[in-house]
Parts: sequence; C-alpha cells; structure tokens
Amino acid sequence: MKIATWNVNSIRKRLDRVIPWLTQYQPDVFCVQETKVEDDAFPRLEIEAAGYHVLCHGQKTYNGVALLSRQPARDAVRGFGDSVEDAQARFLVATVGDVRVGTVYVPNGQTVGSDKFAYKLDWFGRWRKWLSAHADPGMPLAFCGDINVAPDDRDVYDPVGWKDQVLCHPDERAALGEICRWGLADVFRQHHAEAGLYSWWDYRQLAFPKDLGLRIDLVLCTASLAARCTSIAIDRDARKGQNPSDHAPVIAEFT
DNA sequence: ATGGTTGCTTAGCAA
Repeated sequence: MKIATWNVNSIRKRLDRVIPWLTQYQPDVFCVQETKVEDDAFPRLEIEAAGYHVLCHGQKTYNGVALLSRQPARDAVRGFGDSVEDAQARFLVATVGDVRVGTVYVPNGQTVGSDKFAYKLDWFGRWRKWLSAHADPGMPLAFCGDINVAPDDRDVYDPVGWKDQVLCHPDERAALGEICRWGLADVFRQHHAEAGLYSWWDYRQLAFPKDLGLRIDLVLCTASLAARCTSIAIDRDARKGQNPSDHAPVIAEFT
C-alpha cells in the first residue's frame, strides 16, 4: 500500500501538476492540503477521471484538505468535532483498506507569540485530545500532511537562524512531541537519519535552487503500521519547473 | 535590507 501526502497550495491552480503526478505514482491513498476551495467547487470530476475517489473538507480562500483513494474510503470524519467553534478546514480522517488515514494541515502560526501561534498550539492540543477519544495507538493509523513544525535541527537549513522562530520553536516541537508520545512516529526518520532532506522551500529569495528548505511535511504512523513501512521518500523533483507548489510530496510504501 | 513570491480575490491577507 502506497500513501502519499502533498501540500499543493491550491488544488485548482495545481491540477495540471497533480493529475500527471497521480498517474505516474499511483498512490493508494493521497492526502492533500491547502486545497483552498469549497467542497462544491472541488475539481472532483478531473480527479475521478484519473481513477480516484474524492473526500474533501474545504473552505473559501484558505486551508482545506482532501483524501483521494483508489478504493472508496469509509467512515470519514471532518474536523475535530469538539466544543470549539472553528471554521478552519484542516482535519479529515477516513479508512482505506485496513488503515485509518488522516490528512492534516496544521496551522502555520505566523510568528511566535502571535494569536495565530496560540491557535496553533491549541490546535495541537485538540488533535491530541481527538486521538485519545477516537483512536487507539494499537490500530494501524497514519496522519499525513503539512505539520508546519520542523521536528529537529536536521530538518532545517539554518538551525541557528531559525532557532526559536515559528516552525522551529520549542513549544510547537513539544506539542508535536505530545502527538508522537501518544503513539505516532515520524516514519521518515526510520529510513533516513541524515540532515538536509527538506519538503518545503519558500517561493522567495531563490530558496529552492539554493536548497534553503525545511522538512515540515510528515507521515506519522502508529507502531503496527510503522513496522510495515518499507520505504519513504520526498519527491524533490515535483518542486522543480513551472508553477510548482512550495511543498514537495512525500510517498511512503507499506506491506 | 521588515525585503522577497505566490494564491485568492481584486487591497489585503496568509503563507
């Protein structure tokens, strides 16, 4: 089973890249973030024509996630379903085959100390509560997406310059740590220990050609699923050329 | 150097 994740930065703007990519790699499950479109305007027909079933959870202008799958997905959940009034579409979970899969777009946080940063930390806490209430660490479960946290300094091109900045701040690393402590592992690090492997490069300042990137797009798996992961890779080539997303896709293979 | 690039929506926000 192949599971992929990609922050596409607008599914409509990126469709001419996403469809050929899907056709080439044929993931069984494809988690998408930053679709930036309401559900009734999602390019469903084009994606179905490429052989995928579509679950989406979007909103106007910002955010939005989707889960595409070759087989129909079941038991879909949109949002945390908690007591918080929250219009931001960032969380979608469904089951494909024997695996429960979540596509998540963690809030960026903008700057440390801002209201948006507080929302980000709170969002992690709500996610952690969702896990306690709706999942079990013993089940085969993967959460894939733009986590908007570089887990450690190996994931950052300039750890000194980024120290205590948003995406690298100890408070958000600790919040991600609580998610992992519940029972989800960053499976990329089971297969690659080296520094300098990134999934996002800013559009500005020629960051991609200079390889000034961060690894913030993760596949988080429970132990039983992590044990089935035979390979995981970042498709850096998908960041090249005309009209790229600022993120590259990540593809994981499971037995 | 508070810049710079992109997307959505059309002036300003978010990333």
